[in-house]
Amino acid sequence: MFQLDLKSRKSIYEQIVDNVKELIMTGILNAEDKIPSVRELSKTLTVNPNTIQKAYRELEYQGYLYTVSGLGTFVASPSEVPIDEKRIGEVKEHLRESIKELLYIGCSLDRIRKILDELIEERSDWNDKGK
Amino acid sequence: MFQLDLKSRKSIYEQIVDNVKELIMTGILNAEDKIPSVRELSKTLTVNPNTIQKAYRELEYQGYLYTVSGLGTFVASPSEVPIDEKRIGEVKEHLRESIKELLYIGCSLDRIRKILDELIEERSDWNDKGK
Amino acid sequence: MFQLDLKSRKSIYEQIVDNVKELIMTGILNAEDKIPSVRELSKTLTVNPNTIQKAYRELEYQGYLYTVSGLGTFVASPSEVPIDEKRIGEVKEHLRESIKELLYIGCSLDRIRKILDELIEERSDWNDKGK
Amino acid sequence: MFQLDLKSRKSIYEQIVDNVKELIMTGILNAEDKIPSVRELSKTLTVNPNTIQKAYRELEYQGYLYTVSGLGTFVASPSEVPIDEKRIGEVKEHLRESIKELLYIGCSLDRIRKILDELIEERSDWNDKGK
DNA sequence: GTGGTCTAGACCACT
DNA sequence: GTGGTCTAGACCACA
Repeated sequence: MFQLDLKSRKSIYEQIVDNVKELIMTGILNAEDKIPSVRELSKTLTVNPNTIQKAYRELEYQGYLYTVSGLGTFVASPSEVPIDEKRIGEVKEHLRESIKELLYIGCSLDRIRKILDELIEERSDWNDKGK
Repeated sequence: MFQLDLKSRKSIYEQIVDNVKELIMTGILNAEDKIPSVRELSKTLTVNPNTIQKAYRELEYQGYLYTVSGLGTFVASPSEVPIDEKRIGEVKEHLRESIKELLYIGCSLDRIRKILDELIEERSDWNDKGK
Repeated sequence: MFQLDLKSRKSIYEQIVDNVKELIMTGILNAEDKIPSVRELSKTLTVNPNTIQKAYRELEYQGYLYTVSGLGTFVASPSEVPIDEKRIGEVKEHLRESIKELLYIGCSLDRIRKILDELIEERSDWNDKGK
Repeated sequence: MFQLDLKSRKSIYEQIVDNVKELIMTGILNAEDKIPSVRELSKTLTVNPNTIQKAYRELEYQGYLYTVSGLGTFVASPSEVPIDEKRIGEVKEHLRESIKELLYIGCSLDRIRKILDELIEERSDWNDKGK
């Protein structure tokens, strides 16, 4: 499914969250798919079940998964729920941090603008082609 | 000089590092400027001196500051901080991820554009005031 | 007969219990009506028979159903299920807590009134259709 | 601070969440107050620190607390953040459950309406008197 | 001292 | 089998 980087400063559960999110957003995992059970993934990644569960819980909170106790954990359908303004605020905060980071590194505001335009461009291309 | 946000998940020392970097990048602090002593800043921010010291050490290590024993801590010349293209690539990747996530949550591209413009605007306001 | 919501945190057997209770309370199922056999309901809901059986057992225990070996399971007479004033008090306390929480989150009393009206409306629609 | 009921079906961490929420909503704990550290509360309640942390985390997610790593956990100011629609949806679900419960018990819709009116009345009295 | 993460291993209810 | 909760005890970074 994916691999962990033990050297990373990211915590293990955070890596799992990001990886699963990635698999869902890229369409490798689809709505209603069953994902590996806590114990199963725990074995394949040789990570403690509690750590896996923590990651799954976080993903559930963020709306990517849902759980049926006794049956397993499944991929949720995207935004069947009204847009989550709180979550948007959180992601916006991430973006703000990254932009600050670019400034620290020494990027000019113009260069940052260019980078952001590029990224937006990427997605609109993607949308035009993909859908 | 700047303010800390205790509610942020960022650690205090990290916030100090980022804020000082920002003051330097935006030209509010210039090469050879003397910055407040550990004790002084510790008082104005009501933060443990050890925390300030840790931040200064980190800034020194990253090449933004230098210390002259008995005289104080000073801002280094910017030339000593070359632009790190690799790091830019990494941050760009973060930005890409966040944008992907906003799309997945259900934000339209237009709304994302608006959010990014807002964030850029924040920074240029800052710069205008600062200079 | 009714539908299950797998995404709910309620366990499946609990949902079945609640749904059957509801069908009885709203008069869709009447005293002495025969309800589907464990196997039958198991198929229509695509749920493990053990789960259905557990739900039926619980309903029997609470006095809503009774079983005649070899014939099937039937709805009990409502008189056998006296109103539990103590329980009403408990649920009222839950409602009070939830309302308090909505106020704390920042809902106006008017908005809360609207929400409650909506919920009541849901039930009376249900009853009108059912009877 | 409060006591746990080990006989309750509610899990320990859930009881802690509810109790702390109650202390905040009734104004016994006020914004910016420091609450007992994880280890401290762990000792006074003779409960594992992990369990306390889980409760605090949940409260943070719901917006009642915020955390400064290395300093402690504090009571957040109410709704300095835009109204959390997701959370409202969750509480609404609780209300829906309670209303269903009343139906199961045998309350008529009219009686339920009366109960809800009573509860709303309580709060508007409270608001008139209190503020 | 504070919170944050992780492990190992146990018990429970539900499917 | 599944997830959910809890304990005991360890290590880390930060203040």
